[in-house]
This record gives sequence, C-alpha cells and structure tokens, in this order.
Amino acid sequence: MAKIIAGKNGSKKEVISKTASKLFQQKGFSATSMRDIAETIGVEAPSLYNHISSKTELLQEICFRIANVFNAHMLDVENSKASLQVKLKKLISFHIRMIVTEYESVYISDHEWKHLPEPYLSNFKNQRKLYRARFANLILEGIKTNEFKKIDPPIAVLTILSAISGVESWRRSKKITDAAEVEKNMIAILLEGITQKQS
Amino acid sequence: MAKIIAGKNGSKKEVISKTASKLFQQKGFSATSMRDIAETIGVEAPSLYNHISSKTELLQEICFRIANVFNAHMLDVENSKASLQVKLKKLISFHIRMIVTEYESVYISDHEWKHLPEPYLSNFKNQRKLYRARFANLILEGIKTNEFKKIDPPIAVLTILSAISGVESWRRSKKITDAAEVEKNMIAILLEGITQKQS
DNA sequence: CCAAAAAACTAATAATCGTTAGTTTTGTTT
DNA sequence: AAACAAAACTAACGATTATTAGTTTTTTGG
Repeated sequence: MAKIIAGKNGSKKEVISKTASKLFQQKGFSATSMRDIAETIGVEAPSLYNHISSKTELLQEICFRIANVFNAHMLDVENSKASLQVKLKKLISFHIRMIVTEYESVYISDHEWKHLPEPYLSNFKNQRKLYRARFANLILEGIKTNEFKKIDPPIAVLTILSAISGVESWRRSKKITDAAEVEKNMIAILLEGITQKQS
Repeated sequence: MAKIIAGKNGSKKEVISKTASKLFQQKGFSATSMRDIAETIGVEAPSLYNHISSKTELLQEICFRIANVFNAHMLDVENSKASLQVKLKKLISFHIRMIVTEYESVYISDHEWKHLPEPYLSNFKNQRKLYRARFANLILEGIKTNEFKKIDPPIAVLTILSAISGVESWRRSKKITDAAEVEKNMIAILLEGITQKQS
C-alpha cells in the first residue's frame, strides 16, 4: 500500500536506517522489532527486506559509520600543526557537535554496540580501544610539553569522553539554551576545572 | 533438581536478583531472558516464579534500590557542615565508590531504566531529575560563595555525573591500577582541570 | 503503452518470549 | 514417620520474534 518515500537527500535504505536509528535510541536495539520500524515508516515488516538484509546489518552500519567519522577526524587532528591544547579542544568540540547533529547514531554507537554479532563486535571494540589510545597519546604529549598537568592519560580520556557523552542525555531535555553554550561550559570545566583559582 | 542455594548473606530472591543484575548489565534487560537467568543459576525458568513475581520486578528493585542509596547520601551531604568544595568531593567520591562496589546495579540504574514500566518509569525519571537539581543547587551555592567558577550549574552536573559514569566502562577493562587512583585523578581533573596553570 | 524491474503485499515458518497450571520432589516440623 | 510447606519440575499457553516464500501491485524505461 504505502511506499517508502525517499527523502530528497537519502535513498530508501537510508530512510529505513534513519527510522531504525530513532527507535534503537529510544527503545534500545533488542526492544525494537522489525515491525516497529516498519510501522513507523508505514509499511509491512517483510517489505523492509527488499532494501536491507537483516536487523543487525542496520546496527552494524550505524556503529561503523560513526566509528569511521571519528577515526577520520582523529587523523585530521593528529596531522594538524596546532598546539596540544588546541588539538584537545578540537576533539572535544567535534564530539559535541557530532552529538548535536547526529544524536541517535552517536548514542547507538556509544550504548548499543554490544549487540553487534561477531566478528563485528570484536572489530568494533578494537577500533574503540585504538581511538582511545590515540586520544591518550595526545594527552601524554601535552604532559611532556608541560601544556597539561601530570594526570593519568587513560583516566583523562575516560573522563573527557564520558563527560561528552552525557550531552546525549541533555539533548533530549533541552532546557539549556544552545549547543555552543554547552560546548563552552564543558570545555571550560574539563580544561580549567570547577574550583576557583585563588588569586 | 538443583536448588537455588542462598549464600551466607542473601536470600534466594537475592541470588536471583544478583544473577539478573549480572546478565542485565552484560546483555541488556531486553536481551536477557528468564531462561538465561535460570540457566545461570542452574534451575528451570518457571522455578524462579516461586521467589519473584515478574521480570520487570527485578529491574524495578535494582533501579529503585540504587536511587534510594544515592538520595540518602545526598541528604547526608546536604546536612553536613562542610565547605561546598568538600561536599562536591564527597558526592563524586561516593559515586565512584558505588560503581566499584555495586558495578552491575549502578550500571543498570544508569542505562536500563528506560525499560521500566509505568508508573515506575515516570517515578524514576522524576527522582533522577530531582537528584540532579539538588546537585546543581549545591554547585550554585558554591558559585555564590566564590568557591566555584561561574559555570552553568546544570551543565556542570551533567559533566560531572557523566564523567563519573564512565568509570563503569573502565571497571571491566581494568588496566588502571586501583579505584583510589581513578578517584584521585578524576577529582583532580574535574575540580582543577587539565591544562597547566601558567605560573 | 507495454514490458521489465522494483517494491509492496499476504501467509507462514520455526524459534523464543514471559508466564501459568498442575504435579512431584525436597526440606522442615511435630 | 506423618503431615505440611517450600520449591523444584514438566508441559503448555498465547504472543511475539526475525525472516522466507510466493504473489501482487507499483514504478520505471523504452
């Protein structure tokens, strides 16, 4: 009856993927059925299989697309000639902007990856590990050049990435004015801390 | 055949709850079946219903138990006579220690609460909101007394709580030495920031 | 306008889900 | 040992799951 209408910018498969992203984020991957996705689009569940091959394929494409974007950006930052502090700011800023522009996908890549089937699961976990190692290495360099304090780099990475991922939960309850405000405050807290410097 | 063996410190129901917590954390609530829980204990699924009334009851008890613990601690901190900075440290420290000692339950309370049925879902979300408001108020007071910088309190709360919840993901891949080390570093980063103060 | 391809449909699969009913086994108390 | 309660079991329920097969409708291209 109803047909999947491809938006101006997006094939039919991308319509399915976008819808799946929304539902995976709202209800979780396991709690989202193919019928849920189909109903949201306005189509019967088996019709989806004319465009995709499986439910997990949807999850895979979301997770690895986001991973690739972050890996590519990390390479950019690494190759740039900025100071370590600027590099760190760039990374934090990019993460926040990604959450703002691609909320659902980033959320899924952060929280639903554990439902990936092997061998994709191991691959994904490995990429994640590697990304954090590169992040930690950047902080380590900053400590060496005395730009950063002598903190444990892995813990710093953990703290920064987790803090950023919290913006996801804000994004829904949008009490706070705009993304730039969040970015400014968060960078200030992470880089300069909360307590007042005694003058 | 096999019987649910109640550990020294825990009724049979608590054995089920502990097992469920482990599986809910590992696989997610929706992806965990009653048969999974039963098999882990070494019993048939219907036997569980001699001790519990439903699967969601398990989730409810986990989520609200953790919520109560945090609410009680918040009250303690509010009533204490310490400085705002010490109060903030107390809160951060307590969160990290809770994650260390009650990893699975805290994780579930943080990530699986969305599967709570109404009216428990609304109740839980409300408690969460209230807790954060109390946390934000604490920071606001600190800004007034000039102990803290002029940052947006809700964003600060978001940043702190998210950063802390990242310890959950560390807890599994325990590369880092011990909890005290994580706590020390994380408090240092959040309170004093990453960048070196220019002397 | 007709043919071919794309994409929808209905019907059905086997598997698994949480849970109930009814029965048997186990443990405790008198 | 007899009686009673607790807790296990088997069998089955109706619902839902992802997915396949086969068919019909719709869209596209010449």
